[in-house]
Formats: sequence, structure tokens, C-alpha cells
Amino acid sequence: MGRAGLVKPIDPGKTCLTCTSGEGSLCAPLSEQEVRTIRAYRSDVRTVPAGGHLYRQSDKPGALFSIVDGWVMLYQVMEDGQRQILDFALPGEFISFQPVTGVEVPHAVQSLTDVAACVFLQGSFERLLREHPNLGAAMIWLSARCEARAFEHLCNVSRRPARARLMHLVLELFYRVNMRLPRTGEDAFFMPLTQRHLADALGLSVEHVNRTVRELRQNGLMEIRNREVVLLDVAGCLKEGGIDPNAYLPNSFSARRTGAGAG
Amino acid sequence: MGRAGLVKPIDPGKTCLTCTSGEGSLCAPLSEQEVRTIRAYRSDVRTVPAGGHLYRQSDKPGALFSIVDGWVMLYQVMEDGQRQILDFALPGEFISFQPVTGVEVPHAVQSLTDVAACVFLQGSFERLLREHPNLGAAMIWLSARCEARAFEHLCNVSRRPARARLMHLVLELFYRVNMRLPRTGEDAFFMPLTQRHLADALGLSVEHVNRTVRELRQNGLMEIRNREVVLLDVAGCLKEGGIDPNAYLPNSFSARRTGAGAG
DNA sequence: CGCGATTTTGATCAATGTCAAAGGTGGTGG
DNA sequence: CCACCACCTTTGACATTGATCAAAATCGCG
Repeated sequence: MGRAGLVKPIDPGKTCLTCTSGEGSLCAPLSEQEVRTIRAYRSDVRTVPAGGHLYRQSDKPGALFSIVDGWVMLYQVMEDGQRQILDFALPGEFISFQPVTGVEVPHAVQSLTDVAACVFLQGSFERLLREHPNLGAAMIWLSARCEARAFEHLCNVSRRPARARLMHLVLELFYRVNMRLPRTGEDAFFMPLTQRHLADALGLSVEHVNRTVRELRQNGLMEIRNREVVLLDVAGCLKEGGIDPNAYLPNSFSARRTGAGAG
Repeated sequence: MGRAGLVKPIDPGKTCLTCTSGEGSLCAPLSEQEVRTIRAYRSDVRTVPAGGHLYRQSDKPGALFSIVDGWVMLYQVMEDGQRQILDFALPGEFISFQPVTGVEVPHAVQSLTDVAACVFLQGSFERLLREHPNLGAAMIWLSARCEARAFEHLCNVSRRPARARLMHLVLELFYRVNMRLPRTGEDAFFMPLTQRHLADALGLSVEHVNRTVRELRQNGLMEIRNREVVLLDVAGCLKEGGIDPNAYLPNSFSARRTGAGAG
């Protein structure tokens, strides 16, 4: 019941502050002064109930979005009706876009929970870029990070067997959540995805995802319950998920768990 | 014998002009005056023989590249040694990057033919952005296009069977080649990829790629020979490749071939 | 001519998809 | 409070795609 949902209207003065923490945010590399500057260009703060769309395939949104609260997914429906989930966007993250007015986007963005998002209208965003050129570099950097993630998903789906594929995705999400939330101490987190979502993101059938989830549970690696993930054996997950433990939150949990520091 | 290779040193005055045509280029949305402006920021024109690297995984290139002549591939070597090809870059196209100095790139860029590339050093590029803010928007747009392509590859690898997967890739490349080269009138083009490249881009085994290539040839759909592709039945390829014929060079060949115009 | 890389072919096997169906769960309205 | 419904999870049997292994044939090239 609204574990990640919005209970009440957003405090517009606060929203941009959530964006200042974490590596994937637009405002992270900026001073507080600059954040205030950006806020002035923001056109709106929009809320969308779980299951709603920020925009749909072939819409021409003419706006950019920054997620303040909640999870959304980017997906694409293919010619035969299958859904491919391309990426997720978490609080503080920007959403990829076609920053050209009047061009149809090739994907849709749907909320997985109740969501609040900052809206930057096309024109106002371009004005922002013109008037604050150093933000251009930040935007390009963000865009490059999105692309890097897309590349990682490509590797994951293309080359890893189901077990590793599933683990890799879950660990990526855990990483992204922990990037901006303070660690709670337990290796567990809220993940509002059904097995169908996992299947559509990983290019597997729901049934096979289910079997894989069970296997991971039985092997004591991770539990994927209702809308929560518990990592039972982080070191084991990292290893099988094909993730370098040293590159992965070294100071927050992997080192603590494995005790296998580089020295 | 250097069909797409460089025979002699590049004419530095000409290089930027090759970038002005085609949708994927940095300079496309710019005036000739602006192109001249950009050229002033270019640090170098670098040539790389076929098989050489522009940069490697975990390098810190500190520079951006625009391909002037030849083909390159972006790839990543996974933990188990498999190679995943992420994207190709053709003449006139920019290469994705981490525009943050001192950060290791997660992929490598290797040339498939002799290659010439414009080099923009980090600092000079940032100066360019600051001094010409409207270019920032163009860059972001480019970056978004790269991401869109990554998404498309993800869909392709994730959900399509081998036949369609192969066709989709070949058609994408044909499309990109024709985007900037004038149509020769024949539905054939130079594609400097071995079956191993195709396999590594598509997430298939070489043997299976080979069998699929043969099948397509026998079905009269397309021939993939030495380093050349001949599309024997464009309409059929588009259909099986899951590509909307109307979105695909409608005025250059698909309409002509299919005769199924929209009206 | 000989060598390495590439393409080709065949036989076999494993991972994953498909089909079918039974439980669970939560929400909604009576 | 119950009945019902949609959606999600779970399980089993079976089919199929594509991987793997092995080995020839071909090609480009020095």
C-alpha cells in the first residue's frame, strides 16, 4: 500500500533536491545555486498513478522528464505484439528522449508505482541549454550513461544464460537504488516488478523466469517475493551475475560481505 | 584492396564536409558557417588501419571521434571472454563516449576497414559547447539517436528468431549506408563484416549464422557474400525483418520495389 | 605451396519456449 | 462477509531453436 507511492501532493520546493544526490541525476554535478537555476526552467511537476503513461509509443511529448518519486519503465511493443522493456528509471534519474519537437518517440514510458516527475517543456529546456552551456555537458554525460546501460542490457540479454541474466538485472537495480538511497544495512530492497516484467526485460518466457526465480531461492542466492528482493548471498550473486565486485559499491556492502578485499 | 579504405592522406579541408550530409551526423543540422566553426575546434584527423583500435576497453581516451571514412565497431569483451558487438559507426557518424575526462570507457572501438576519424579533445570539445550552445542540443540529439539504436538492437537480439535478427541488422546497415550515400540503383552494398562479426553482434553462434545466411540465399531473400550484400527481395526482407516499409527510405527504394505506396 | 582465417556441413545436445492447467492473491461490488 | 474476477505465480509435459563439437572445404595471401 503505497510503499513507494505518493501519499500527498509534492512539495515543489523539495523536488529538485532529490535530484542532487546520486550519479545518474542531472543535478548531481551542480552547485545548489545551479539547482535553483534549473528549477526556474521546470515547467511543471506531474503525478501519474501506477500503471499510467508518461507518454506512449508514437506520441510527440515535446518535453523531458526527471523522475522525482516512483519507478517507471521504458518499453517498446514489437510488430508481433511482444513487449520489450528497454530500461527502468528510478527517482532522481532523467528519461531518455528525442529532444526534437514534433518527432515521434520510438518507445513508451509507463509507471510501475505512483510517480511524480519534473517536466521540462521543449522550449524551456532549449533555453536552459542556451543560457547555461555547462549544463549541456551534463546532459550529454547523462545521455551517455543511459546508452552505457542500454549496452549492458544488450550484453546481458544477448550472451548470458537465464540465471545470470536475471541476477544481473536485479543487481543492477539494487545498485541503482543504493546509489541514491542510504544503505539500510540489509541486502534487500523494494522492486515493484512482476515476473512478467522481468521476462519482458530479459527476453525470457514468464514460465522460465519463474523456474529460475525458484532455483535461485532454493540455492540460497536471492529471494524475489511479492515486490521485494532479498539478497541472501551477495558474493555468490555478483559472481554468477558476471559483475566485478570491486566495481560494485565496494564500500557499502560487497566488501563487507565477502571480506575479500584487494589486498 | 581498400574498397572502402583510405588510399592516401585525407584532405583536411574536406573532411568536415562529409559530415554535413545524412541524419546521423553532428553537422547535419548546421549551416556551412557553423561547420567551419566546428572544424576550428577539431584537434586532429587520425587514420587507423583495418583491425586497429581507436581506443580499448578501460582506456581513458579523453577525446571524441567522428568517422570520416571507413567502418568501425563498438564492442565489449565479457567476463567469460565472449565478444559482444554493440554497434557499428559509419562515415559521418559520431562515436558514443563518456565525456568525462579520466573515466574508463566500458567498450572498445576497432576499425573494420582502414579508417579516418576527426578527433575532438576533451577540453576543446567542452569549449566548443560553451561557446556554441546550440551545438549542445545537436549533440544531445545525436546521443539520443545512438541510444535509440541500442534499444533497437536490444529488441532485435532479445526477441527475434535468427532469420529475422540477421535480416534486421543487415537492413539497418543498408539503411544507414543509403542515408548518406546516394543510391546506386542496385539494392546491394559493401559490408565489411565476417560471419563471426554478425554472430557477435546478434548473439548467435557462427555456425548458426552460417546456416541462416545459406537459408536466406536459398530462399532468394538476400545474398551475403565476400564483403558485399545483395538484397534480392527487399519487400520480403523488410517484412521478415520486422521493419515498417513506410518508415524505411520510402522514397528511395522500398516504394519502388513493392509498389505498395500509401495511396 | 602452405598457412591462418573463414565458411560450410553434419550429428548431437541442452537451454529455453510453448501449451495446458492448477493455485494464489488482492481488489471490487453486492 | 462473501463471491467473483483479473492477474500473477507455479508446475508439468513436450517441442524447438540454436549451441556445441568435430571436421572438411575454401579463400586470401605471403
